Amino acid sequence: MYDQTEYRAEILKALGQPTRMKIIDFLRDGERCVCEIFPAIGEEHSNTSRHLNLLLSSGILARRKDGIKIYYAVKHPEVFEIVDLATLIMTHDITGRQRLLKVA
Amino acid sequence: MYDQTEYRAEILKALGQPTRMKIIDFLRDGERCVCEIFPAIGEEHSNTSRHLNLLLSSGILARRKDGIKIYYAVKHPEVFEIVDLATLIMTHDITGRQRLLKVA
DNA sequence: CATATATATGATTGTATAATCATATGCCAG
DNA sequence: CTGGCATATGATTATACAATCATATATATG
Repeated sequence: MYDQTEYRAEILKALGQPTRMKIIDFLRDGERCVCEIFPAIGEEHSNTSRHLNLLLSSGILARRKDGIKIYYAVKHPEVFEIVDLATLIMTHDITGRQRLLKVA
Repeated sequence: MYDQTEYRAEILKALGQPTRMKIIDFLRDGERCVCEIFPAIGEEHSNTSRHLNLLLSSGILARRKDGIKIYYAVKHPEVFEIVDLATLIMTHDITGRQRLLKVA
């Protein structure tokens, strides 16, 4: 049994991990199959599969099967807004915290 | 050394924990001292202090000292937008996932 | 200076998480 | 039916995290 606070935290926690952040970034242009995702983000298929499953079960991704392939897509456009706001905070905060950033 | 992905993930991860979510909620109306925060969210002062420190060092909170008291405040208004978007996702997702929610 | 209040930190413990390797399942083609 | 590709999952390991209790520091006040 869940309360609101835990549920909201779960969503943000799901997004707050580098591998999953890369997945979300890669899914900006729409659904992709696992075989496209894991090479794109540079992770093992096994690890990628687990992170995809976590994002699925926290309600962030949708899953579609097509023959042998499984396609994942971001279910709520708000997810991209959240990620963009995090980017915004990062840029605002850089001067304040003097953090070194690799401009990837 | 940090890249953009890790930094953005760190911000969302910091927000994605129930105790810290409660802290952010409580700080909506502006800065509060630790002695107001921990009874309001129902956590030990010690635990609260640690979470405040984490939020501070991930760049989300600002800290101000006034005599014996330490006041914390949310530094970026985007933080509230993120939390609100998470709430929105939650409400959109309720019917889809049939999750039971205590309406706190 | 002694005491009380506010906050932070050390040490510990249990639990969760991420990554990896190996193996299993499902589905299509020949 | 066999082989190969796509995906998922079991087992393991190392690391990170949250919570708690006890203790330390700092500041204000009598």
